[in-house]
Amino acid sequence: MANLEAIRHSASHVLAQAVLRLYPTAKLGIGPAIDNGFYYDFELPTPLIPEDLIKIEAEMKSIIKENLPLIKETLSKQDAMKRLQASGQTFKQELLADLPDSEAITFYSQGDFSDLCKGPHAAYTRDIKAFKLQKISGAYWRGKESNPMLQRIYGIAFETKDELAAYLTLLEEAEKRDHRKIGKELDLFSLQDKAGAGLVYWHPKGARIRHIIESFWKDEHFRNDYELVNTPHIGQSWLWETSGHLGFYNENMYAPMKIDDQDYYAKPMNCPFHILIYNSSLRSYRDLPLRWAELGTVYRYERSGVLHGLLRVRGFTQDDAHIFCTPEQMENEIFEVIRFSKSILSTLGFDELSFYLSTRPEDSVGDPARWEQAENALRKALSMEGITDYQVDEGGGAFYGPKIDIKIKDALGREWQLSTIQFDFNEPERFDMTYIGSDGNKHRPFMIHRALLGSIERFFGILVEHYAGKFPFWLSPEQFRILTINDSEATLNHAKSTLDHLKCLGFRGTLDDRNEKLGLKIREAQVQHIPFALIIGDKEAQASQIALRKRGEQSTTLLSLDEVEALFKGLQTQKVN
RNA sequence: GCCGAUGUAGCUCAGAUGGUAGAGCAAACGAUUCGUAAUCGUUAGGUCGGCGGUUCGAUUCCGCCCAUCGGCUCCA
Repeated sequence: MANLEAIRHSASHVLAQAVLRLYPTAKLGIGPAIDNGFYYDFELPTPLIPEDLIKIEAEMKSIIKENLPLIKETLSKQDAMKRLQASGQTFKQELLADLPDSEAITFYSQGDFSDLCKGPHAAYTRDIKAFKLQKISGAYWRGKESNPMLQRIYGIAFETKDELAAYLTLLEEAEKRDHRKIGKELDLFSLQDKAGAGLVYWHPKGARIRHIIESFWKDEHFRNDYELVNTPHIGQSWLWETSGHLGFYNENMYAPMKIDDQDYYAKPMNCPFHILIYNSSLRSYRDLPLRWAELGTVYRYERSGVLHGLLRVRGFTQDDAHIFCTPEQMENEIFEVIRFSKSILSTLGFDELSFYLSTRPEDSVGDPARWEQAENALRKALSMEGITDYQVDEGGGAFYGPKIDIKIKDALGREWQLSTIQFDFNEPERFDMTYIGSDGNKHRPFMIHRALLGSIERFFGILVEHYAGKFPFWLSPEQFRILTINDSEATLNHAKSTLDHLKCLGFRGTLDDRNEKLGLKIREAQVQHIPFALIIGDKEAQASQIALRKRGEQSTTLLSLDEVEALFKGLQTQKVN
């Protein structure tokens, strides 16, 4: 694999060489290997257009054909600087200036191209056997908005042509599953461009799925000893001053609205409201832990350029909960959240999870001893759950507390972060939260924020892509559709009574008794990914049977209504496909 | 917000170097009664994203705005 990384890195050098050949005045930024490929940043006299990639790619191919050796040179910092000054590579000079004086500086060159780089690289350009330039984008020099924007060219590279082809197939598959596309095709949701960017409209079928997920979510919370709370969408400014959001989260909050001469803010988070409920009465250690969950809709300002379908929006519903507990309880609380999260995610179709622990950053608030206690609780809970292969991001926690994030892998092997379990040492202080301990004194409770799905909108987008719109039976907005073959009285009667029966049992379905050919009706049911087509004609009516055709299958099975009912009930309770 | 691209019928898309636009699917209506992924016909449907400018005339050229797409940055 290190080899592959070297190949990708070398591909980026070849890209830079090709660009310099075509645009001799180009200035080079950075050009690393990344997942699946590489990129290189350039400052160019003109903007690149997609057709330019074809030319650049052709130039790269000829460089590869020349089979130039990639040669490593070691220079002193002074000599390196001289070389970069000679070539006029100002960005590279900046990079070099930041390197320690004592360090030996390495350059890699192939042919007439030479680049400041720590390597390693492939031996010859011919080692780059399978690559493709993908796209052009803007990228700030060193990722800073105050810096000039460079033009970034992305490419993908693999060891073999087959692997490259497989990756391209994966990209195609991802495109087919794009939740924005499927959302339109299945009429699940929309974003109304004239009514505001990043605001989601759930259509009946999408809203139905959402309802199923939310009902399941609520039931499971009650079963797991949570209580539900509901809180307002707006709150007065003192709340956000007290919580600190107006200080550190201001950029993400919308301007206030005036009500009776008071400033009210749309909530970007639910926590201050839950804290108000906590503070509404005196709490004893006997009351703890308190676990309060809410599907709370929040509004956050996101810059226009980052909005993306359901995955990045401006108004969304968090499946939020806050746990208030004593120091003795927190370990078990964390453990329970992890267990609960695993169970919810698994039922919703995600079994491959990975765990990430983030610890105290340099700038943090709260008692260091509490941080340590909390971090230990997180580690212990993970090991109690038998999770040993989690990754640790030292210093990667929020300023107010350490956390565990859980990522899932979808059907295409892509990772998404869903659950997050986060300590908060900031807000309990700021709101002066207390409970009376067994010693009769006031103590500060531990506060844990947690979301299992993250946001309902984002989760739904991921779910659509995971299932490619073919939702399992229990989640399908339309679980079955009865298709009539003709409009004889016997057929229609049998179809209608079947529909009534199944609907009475709580199953979701419709009757397609249009005067259309069966082939068309089947096609439409398939295109809509309806789990079962129940086909009824005179033969079925006479025998009191139903020809059941499962989604994606060509064959049908003749069943009695009782048998269909049993099948459906089984799928519904087991929550499987 | 920034870089680049895009915005034509409900959907997917075509089109004119400035003279107000089409196709397929969907829709409505009619015919067809047809057993496992698309029956046929007719009709209707568009201030060509919005506003302003240039022009005799703008969907086409220019400017601004909005939205979308790919990234940067950021995050649920």
